[in-house]
Amino acid sequence: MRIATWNVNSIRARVDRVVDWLERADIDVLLMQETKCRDDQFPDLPFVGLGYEVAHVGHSQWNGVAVVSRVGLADVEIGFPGQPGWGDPVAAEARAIAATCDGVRVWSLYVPNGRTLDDPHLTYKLDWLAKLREAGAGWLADDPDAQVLLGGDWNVAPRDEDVWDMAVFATSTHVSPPERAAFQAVVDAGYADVVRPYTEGQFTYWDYTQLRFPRKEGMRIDFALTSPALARRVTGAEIVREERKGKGASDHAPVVVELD
DNA sequence: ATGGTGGTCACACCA
Repeated sequence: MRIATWNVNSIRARVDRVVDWLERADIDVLLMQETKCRDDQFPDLPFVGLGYEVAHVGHSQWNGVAVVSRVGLADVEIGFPGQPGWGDPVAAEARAIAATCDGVRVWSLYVPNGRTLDDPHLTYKLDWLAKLREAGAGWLADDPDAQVLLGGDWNVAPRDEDVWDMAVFATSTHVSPPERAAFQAVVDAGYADVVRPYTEGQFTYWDYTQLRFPRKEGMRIDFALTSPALARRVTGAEIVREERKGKGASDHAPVVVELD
């Protein structure tokens, strides 16, 4: 089974590219982030036409996450238990959706960006990750053999080598100690980054500005973390840099996990 | 040397 996660940065602007890649790359389950549309605007038909079932949550032009699967899609869950909200009035944003696909509990996650180090949005981000860790620890406490995949755009670069130049990020989000600690806490709860061992030195995201992609100035911020039982099934992984190329590309590349 | 969205046709917001 092949599971992928991809921040598509608007599914309506990108649907042709996404379904074309799904078919070429032989993907069974795709987790998408930043669909940037409401549920009634999501383009189901191209996916259904290829034999995929679709689960999506989107409340506005912001955020939006989806799971599409051709190996079953059951027990869809919008948001994780304890997921913090944002806004006035405070409400859960469309940043987490889960489904069970061929026995694997997959979560498509879009972690808040944080914006700047002194912004309330950073506090929201840290709280969001802390609550995700708490929920994730709970799933493993309930069932140590659970097959869980936490995939998505984490908006954290856990290591210095996950950005092209640490000096540029001296006062930025994504690399700060609290953000890295919040990410590591999820790992310590039992969720391993199964992609990094197969993709050393690679990035998953390149800003549209400043010719970042041709200059190879990217970041590794998209991750698939798996529970211990699922980690034992992983036979490979890749970051598909090709999909960042050309006109009409998302600023993120897809990340693929291969399971036996 | 950015791109997507919405509301309006010039800009604000988010990334």
